[in-house]
Amino acid sequence: MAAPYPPRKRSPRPASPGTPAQARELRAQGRKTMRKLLDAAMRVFAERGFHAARVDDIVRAARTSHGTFYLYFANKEDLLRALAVECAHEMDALAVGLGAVPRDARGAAELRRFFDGFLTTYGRYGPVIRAWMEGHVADRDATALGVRAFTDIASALANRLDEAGAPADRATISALMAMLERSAYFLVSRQLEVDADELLDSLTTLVHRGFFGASVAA
Amino acid sequence: MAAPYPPRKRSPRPASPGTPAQARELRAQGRKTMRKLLDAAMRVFAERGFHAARVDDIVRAARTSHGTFYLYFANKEDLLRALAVECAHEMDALAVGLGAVPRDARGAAELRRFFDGFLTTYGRYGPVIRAWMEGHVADRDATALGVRAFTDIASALANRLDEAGAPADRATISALMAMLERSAYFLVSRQLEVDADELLDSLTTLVHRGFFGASVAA
Amino acid sequence: MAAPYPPRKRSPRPASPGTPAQARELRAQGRKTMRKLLDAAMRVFAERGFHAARVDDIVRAARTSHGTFYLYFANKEDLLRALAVECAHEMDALAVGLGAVPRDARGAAELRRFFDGFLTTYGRYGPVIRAWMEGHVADRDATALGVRAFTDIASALANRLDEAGAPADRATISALMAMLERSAYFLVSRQLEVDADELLDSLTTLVHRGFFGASVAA
Amino acid sequence: MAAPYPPRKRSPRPASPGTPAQARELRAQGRKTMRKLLDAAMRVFAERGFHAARVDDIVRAARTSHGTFYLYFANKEDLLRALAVECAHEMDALAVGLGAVPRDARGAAELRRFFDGFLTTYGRYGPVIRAWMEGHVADRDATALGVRAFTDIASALANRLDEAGAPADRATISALMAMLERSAYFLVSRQLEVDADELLDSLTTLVHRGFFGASVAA
DNA sequence: CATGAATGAGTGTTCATTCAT
DNA sequence: AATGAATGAACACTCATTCAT
Repeated sequence: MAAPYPPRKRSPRPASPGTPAQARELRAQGRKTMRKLLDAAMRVFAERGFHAARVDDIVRAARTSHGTFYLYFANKEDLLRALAVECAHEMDALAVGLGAVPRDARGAAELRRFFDGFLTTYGRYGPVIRAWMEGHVADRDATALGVRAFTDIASALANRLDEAGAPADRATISALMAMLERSAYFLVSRQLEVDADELLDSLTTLVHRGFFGASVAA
Repeated sequence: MAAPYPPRKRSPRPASPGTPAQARELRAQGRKTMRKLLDAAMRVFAERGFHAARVDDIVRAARTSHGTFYLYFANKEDLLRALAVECAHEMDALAVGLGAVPRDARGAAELRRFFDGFLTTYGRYGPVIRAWMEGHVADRDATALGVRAFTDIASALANRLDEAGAPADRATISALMAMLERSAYFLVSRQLEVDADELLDSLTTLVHRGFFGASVAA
Repeated sequence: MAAPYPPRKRSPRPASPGTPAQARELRAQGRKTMRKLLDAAMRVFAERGFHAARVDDIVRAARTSHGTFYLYFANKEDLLRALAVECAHEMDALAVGLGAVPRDARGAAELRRFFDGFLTTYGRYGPVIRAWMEGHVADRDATALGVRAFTDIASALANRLDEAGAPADRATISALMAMLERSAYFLVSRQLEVDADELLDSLTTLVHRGFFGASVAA
Repeated sequence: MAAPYPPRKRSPRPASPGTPAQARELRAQGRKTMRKLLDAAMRVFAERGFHAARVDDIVRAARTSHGTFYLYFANKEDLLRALAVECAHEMDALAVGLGAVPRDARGAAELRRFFDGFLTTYGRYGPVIRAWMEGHVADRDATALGVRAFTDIASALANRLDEAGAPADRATISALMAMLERSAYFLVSRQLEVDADELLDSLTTLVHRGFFGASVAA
């Protein structure tokens, strides 16, 4: 089969004829349709990934039409951006909710709770997160949003590390986020056959001990 | 696809031009051209990622023609498989080269050396590794190869952990590999602006302490 | 295909645009476009033959776009199948309409009428008939349809032969069909510069006498 | 797939740089190689048909190389022409060998012998005959050769018909040739599962009686 | 608001033909 | 004479996006 790929860059159409996106005020039905599309998109992205997902897949999953899609989103990236916003909100909430992480059992519990939340959110928004992390998304704004979502979490962790007297330099935080994100991915992608609870336990222990410096006893 | 000429549907072609790459015996010139294509592909994949990379990009980077590409590879995925084989070899070598990791400074040194090697290899083959890790590669063989490459490293680390009396359960190894892979990615993607040396130091310390249980003093 | 976009390899698409033609419910406009394509295809096939015909030729003849073609047909062969179905229907009708062929003048008249119908239908669907007869069509279904269309005619003739007490063995029927089909082809291809009426007369006489055993006087 | 088809017409290359064809004087080895190619081509044409046959198939079947092919033939059509010449010779011989066809048993025997020869030759050169009969061969010369081969046979039959006092008008001859050619095709293509001997018998009887006017008793 | 149909640029792939060795 | 390698024009096919109803 030869078929064209996600084109490098479509010939730039006049832009904005419909100016569909989120700007417009939406009534009840409109909101509902938009929601349907967003949810469908998440499901499709989860299954095929952002790049491989076709507008047609999303539209079909949402049981609506192509025309309707472009009534709500300027294009596929616009939809990604919308999802990125939602994701950033959830990450924010997560970041805000991270309490102090003392070196004792309560610290471990707090970490575990936090990681649990992260894994859950990742389960929903993973494809979105990965889409911008791959850096091949053209839209600057979407990328920025993604980075901020990530950064929020990182900052929160950095603060708690700092507070606990543990090193919180850029490289350390980076390694921590790396472990977190990719572990979550391994989990949802089922590639390495890890159990969620075991992973949660391991992450908690490893981070508590390795990053926050909790003693082995804890 | 879609491919132009009427696909041969009846009798399956015996093989030869068309049944491209690795099977055929290649002479000096052929080997050279194939190498040119593989190298060009790595550069292009690094820049655009596997999915976004067009055969045309590769061909242009290799300063050769479209037709020549298909003289050596059945398609883009076939080329990916070839690169995956190379990558698996390097990973193997890396895995084999990992010595004991005692809890003292020599252990840290060994880890650092190993991570350094990993980062270097990742710098070359990262796009290949990510391609199969995204799981959107159709070819079972290519995926299997990728997984094996990864597993080799993981096993080597697991053995050393076990040997050092540290926990080496599936979840732990998974988390370690997660940190390793994604840190390497952050580094090469330059998204988080981390310095290679700092990252290397952090990884070494974190793993030595957090996974191998080295005391803070070490 | 060669088809541009990365072929969907994983989950088989549910169907809809992409799973084109006949399945989907079509509205008035859709039916019209499909008809336009079918008609255009017949013209193009007639001019260049099935193999040499390019989708582009068909699309241009139908004054529509490449994309539209694939909205209605999976590929060129799928379109051929659609035409084969139509052709089979006409052949069926023809076969059903063949009355008794007595050895007198009325028998000759009936044969002539029948051959006239066959030549007309062949004029329309000849390229389709030849496409499957050449046996180089991959699609089993299309071939089957073609064979059935042919067989229908052959059976009808066999029945009338039998009824008239003339031999109706496989080889005889085969020779009769051979003469019929190829004569029709010679006529439409204008290669041998035969006149339609003369041919019709000759066929009638030859078959009536040679196959049905009518005496020379008749 | 998408792959290009037998291109409508390649960009006309300067023409004749090699002037490969038959003109050149060939030594023993040269003749042998050329023969190998011609034979291989016939096999490949028989299997895939002329259009679908690729130069690569022929070259592989002949156990030689692309370069060699173009040392002996200007292109694929040039080779077809060479085969057409051979075919025309055989047809000529056949035509010349057709003796009188009286209305008695000796006439039937002569016809049978002749048809047998035709079927044999058709078995060898059928693909060539069909290639030019389809009329989609660009080369005028090749087509002319084919037509002549056919015409030779037709004339011989016409003469014998005339001699026997049977009608030998253009349309009748056309119908006769139609039956002959297509019956031969049905036989070699194995599409209608006819037995060679039965077919030969039927053809003989039908032609003797239907065209030459032999009485049923004969 | 919603929809089905139309569009065409963009891409993978094939294969006839040429060329350097 | 022979060969393996290279080339690139030609074509099938996909899918993001627009539009008429």
